[in-house]
Amino acid sequence: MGIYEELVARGLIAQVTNEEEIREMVNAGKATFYIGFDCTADSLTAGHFMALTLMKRLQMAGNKPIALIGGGTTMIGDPSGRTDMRKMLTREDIDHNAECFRRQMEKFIEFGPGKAQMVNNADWLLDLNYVELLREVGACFSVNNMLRAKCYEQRMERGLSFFEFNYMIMQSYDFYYLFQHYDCNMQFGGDDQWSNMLGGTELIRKKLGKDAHAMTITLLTDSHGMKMGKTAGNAVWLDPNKTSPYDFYQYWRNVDDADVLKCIRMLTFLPLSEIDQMATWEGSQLNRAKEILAFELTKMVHGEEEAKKAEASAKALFAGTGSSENMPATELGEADLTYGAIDLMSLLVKTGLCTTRSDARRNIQQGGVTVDDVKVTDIAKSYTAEELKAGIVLKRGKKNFNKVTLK
RNA sequence: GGGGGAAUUCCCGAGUGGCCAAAGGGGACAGACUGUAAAUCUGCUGGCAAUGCCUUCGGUGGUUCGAAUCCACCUUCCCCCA
Repeated sequence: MGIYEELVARGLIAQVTNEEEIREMVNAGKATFYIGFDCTADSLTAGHFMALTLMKRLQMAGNKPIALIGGGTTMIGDPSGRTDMRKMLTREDIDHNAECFRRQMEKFIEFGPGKAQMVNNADWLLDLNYVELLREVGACFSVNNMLRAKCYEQRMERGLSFFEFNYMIMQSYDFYYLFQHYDCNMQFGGDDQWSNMLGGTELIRKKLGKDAHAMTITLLTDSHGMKMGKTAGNAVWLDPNKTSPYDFYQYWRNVDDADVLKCIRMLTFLPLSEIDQMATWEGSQLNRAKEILAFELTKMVHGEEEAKKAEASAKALFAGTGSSENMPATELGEADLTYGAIDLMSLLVKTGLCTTRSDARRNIQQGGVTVDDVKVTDIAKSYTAEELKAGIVLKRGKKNFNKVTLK
């Protein structure tokens, strides 16, 4: 089985420009491909993670990846699939984010001579001359066609500024540029990027009379059709300071039954034969599959040690086996106490288990708070220094824990 | 350039002088049921030193005993005409 067949079997491929040619090229390790990452935040997300694994898979098959950091395109912002305009970022923010991206990617993909390359489109996009650009590539774009592009569909109703409309041209120009200067013959991207990517292959054909390829990755959606990698509208970050390894682990541990196998197939590097075996599991057996998924992904992103810790904490908390030493903890000082004690609501807020005292009150009143495995419904309950010295385990709801100790 | 409309809490969206911390829905959170799942049902959803007080209906001023609601100006967005 070639790498292409494997990608198909894993359900990773959504659309391709020319299946025959791409299969041959990729299987032979002859592709030099790029994936663009716009640096709109200071950390990569679980969504980017899939693109990174894809890069790695193709790299392992002998193909050459180029990670394109969108220092230039981020100045504009991709309107694809969005209902409103992105916030405009400053040059400084973008540079900072690009640097964060670079560091995270390096942990994951091997860069260096003969290996993967990293480029930043700020290097060529920011110095473009408007009139020259219009003459050079603007003439190759049909506004009629662009308006028909799927990626602008949602914006045709709400309004699309000319500024954002140009994003497609910038992305196309990237491909055109990389094709010429880096021998890049293929572009990868999320399926929502398809029209932008075709813009690139079209441009290359028109300007250079050559064929370039494009291939999109299936968007990872859950069984309700929602994009995965988000909790309550917040991204699941790869930066451990923004999403702790434990939370990262929990995110995958808690996916829907219906989504586990899909996630394992698409995101992990486990052999397909092993995955097919898991596909026969049913009901509560799937919990095992979820553990595997969570462990594998945490291992890839945060390392084996962190993954083991996250797994051990989860087991300690949910199955009652193992120790509690790796659970999220908070250490209080004397200054946190008043008259040698602290009330439960304050503890919940200080540990971050609740956002405000009102929130803490609601949780206590609704029976969602447990201290050392005993449900507490008295909102006035407080704890003395003596009790805290030994350490107490706070729990909000079923899945949120924190161990409190006093220094 | 001319004319018309809109901005409400996490999101959608009602509210057009006091009964408004603001209907309804979604989402989130908690409880029951479970398998750390889904579905379902229940509760809950601005904050606080809490039968009260404070902040919030795009922004700034104003009218009024009292403003999300009325007036003026500003900002942003949408629609129609050019």
